[in-house]
Amino acid sequence: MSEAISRREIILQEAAHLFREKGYPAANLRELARRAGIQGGSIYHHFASKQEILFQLMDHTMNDMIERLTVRLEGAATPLEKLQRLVYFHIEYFVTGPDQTYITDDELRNLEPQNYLEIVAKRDRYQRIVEGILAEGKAEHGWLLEEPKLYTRALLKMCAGVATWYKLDGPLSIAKIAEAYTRLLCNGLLPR
Amino acid sequence: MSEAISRREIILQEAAHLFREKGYPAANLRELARRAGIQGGSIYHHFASKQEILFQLMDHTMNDMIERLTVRLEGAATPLEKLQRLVYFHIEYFVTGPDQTYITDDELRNLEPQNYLEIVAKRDRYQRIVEGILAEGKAEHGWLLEEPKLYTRALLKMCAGVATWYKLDGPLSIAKIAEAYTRLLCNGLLPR
DNA sequence: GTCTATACTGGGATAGAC
DNA sequence: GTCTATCCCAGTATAGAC
Repeated sequence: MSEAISRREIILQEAAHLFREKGYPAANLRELARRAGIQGGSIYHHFASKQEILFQLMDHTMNDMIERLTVRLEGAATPLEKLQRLVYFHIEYFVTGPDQTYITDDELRNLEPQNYLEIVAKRDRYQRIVEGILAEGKAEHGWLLEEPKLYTRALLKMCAGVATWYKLDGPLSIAKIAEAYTRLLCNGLLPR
Repeated sequence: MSEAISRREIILQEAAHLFREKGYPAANLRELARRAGIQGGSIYHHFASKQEILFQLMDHTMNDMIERLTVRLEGAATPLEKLQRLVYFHIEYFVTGPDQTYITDDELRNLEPQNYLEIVAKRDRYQRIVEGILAEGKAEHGWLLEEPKLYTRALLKMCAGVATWYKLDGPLSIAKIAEAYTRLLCNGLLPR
């Protein structure tokens, strides 16, 4: 009963896939309609414009990311444990994001001014959660960092970047990658 | 005398800037022509297509990157010194690439199949230089990594990512960022 | 809520004069 | 080597029937 998926959701789902494949500007609505099983014009019954689809997708995704990360971090006792969970979550989310989610830093420029501001505000909220973890590690356990912001960006970029090269049929599981990346972030390359 | 810049080079320069601003699919040739100081049709005297401009730009950039990195690494005595120079170079190149250079991983998908193969081959050559440094560090000084490839990607993503948020009028110099990132890569977050 | 048909525009590319 | 004029298609969006 609760499994009913509205056409609107189908469109969003397919849009997420299509935009990921081609990028927003290169994706076209006729193709999207085809994948959603309707005709081109019908899309406009559900959305006012292509831009609105992009915005809805990104907005949904940012809300989803913030919520899921928050849940994931619950019950983590130490900053280290939070860091481990964060790295795993962020890689996983970008590699195998749930349907109907879509976000790439690169598409931010394709948002119209008003939409841009909204999405960036939410992205900043997400980043502040990460900064908080690093700041906590510094305060409580003397983690080696001057500016949480700087390492936050490094961390998120390297994790999100996995999505650009990860192959689902490759030899590496997401867990393995997350483990290796966490080790790098914690201990660095040089032996102690 | 040797300072004569051909129209062709002007177009490439402006294309590099324009593509960086808008992305390849969203950039249009009339705007490019305007910036280069000519009319739309005139571009086709110098290039066969928009695609050729993208390819020339990326090809030039990959050659340039490989050459410059190689020069930069010359005379570095240890893997650690090479790593330091690499991190600095890679950040610097992506933030303030010389005119007439342009590369983003994200635009690779906009290359036609034949062009794609050529550029990816050169990108792989670049990556193999980096892998070599990490492998050397492991062999000679016991650096902590299983797969050089995995950390190579992490390293390059986090360095290239700086370009997406760096502000030229901000408080951080590229040197400062490179230093901080190198520290993170070498020692990690946890105190010894 | 979906269809078909079509209006409208932007933009890559070409032709031919100068 | 650059200009002007134009072709042509792709793609967003709209109108109106069912």
